[in-house]
Amino acid sequence: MTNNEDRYEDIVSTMQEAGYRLTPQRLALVHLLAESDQHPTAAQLYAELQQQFPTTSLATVYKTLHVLCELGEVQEMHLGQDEHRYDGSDRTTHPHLICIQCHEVVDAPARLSASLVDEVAVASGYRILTHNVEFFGLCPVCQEST
Amino acid sequence: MTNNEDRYEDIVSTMQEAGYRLTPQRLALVHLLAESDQHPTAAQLYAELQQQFPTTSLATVYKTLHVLCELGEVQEMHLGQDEHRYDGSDRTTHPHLICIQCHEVVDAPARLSASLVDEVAVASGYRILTHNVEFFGLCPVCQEST
DNA sequence: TTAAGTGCAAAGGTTTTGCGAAACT
DNA sequence: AGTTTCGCAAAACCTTTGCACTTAA
Repeated sequence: MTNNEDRYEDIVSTMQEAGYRLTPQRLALVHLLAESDQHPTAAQLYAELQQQFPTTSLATVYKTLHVLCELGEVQEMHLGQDEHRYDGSDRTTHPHLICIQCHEVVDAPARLSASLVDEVAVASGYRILTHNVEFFGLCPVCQEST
Repeated sequence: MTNNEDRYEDIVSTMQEAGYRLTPQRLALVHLLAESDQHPTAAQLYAELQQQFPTTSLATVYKTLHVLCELGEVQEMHLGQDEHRYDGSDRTTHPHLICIQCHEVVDAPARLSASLVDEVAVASGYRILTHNVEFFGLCPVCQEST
């Protein structure tokens, strides 16, 4: 498991190699994504960025996020209408746990077995490139407060 | 596996028992959902409904879909920004296969093992209520045309 | 009869686009 | 120096809401 510093460097390298400019705004955004395991929304990232760059805009945040998604460095998660979150903590496909009460999102300690993916591919005729697993439930904190 | 006619009756019964009125618009929408395994969008459902009810509105479609989701008879899928689809073909949780080129969505011939779900629950402390599995790739048709 | 549902139109909220100004390489 | 990128504002888009009319039970 790579640490956050390495993750930051990885993403920056990828951007550079792909010919994208390393502007301060982008570097700050990448830092936020690599550092946090909070799976933030675009609005949350924007709010944090504003502390360093008071004049930055949501448009810039979205543009950079799209670049990172294209490069495969960030996953865009669609948890519902107006609940899009971005996961830059780990390049590899990994399941998420989502609390239906507080909307916390954390990485799940599991992987889908390769054999299951193969089975589905063979049975369906699809060429499977990636997958997405989400577990919905109550986080430990919200279970208490029920 | 229940057939489409049974599925239609099931959903209608659930609505009735829950005290919802069985209007012609609702029955027609339920019919579309039960009959098709196409995982349609709200707009697609609206377009089909208009053939029978030229004055119907998207608002009515959304309202009915929300009722059905609350009752657990329909699953709302969030595949991306402005790519929400509705699955009324099967009450039980089941994975989906999504073609990244033509955006076709079909049910995947597999289930997540209960033991995997249990493992995640124990390891995380979450009380898991449901889950969502999506495989992304190329459908047989789109593989040909590449 | 009457409370729930329909449908129109307008509002709401997130994401995208256009374009002149700024800045990275 | 030349493009990419920024950031503002406006547009676009889907979804939701308000409200008077209609209708299922």
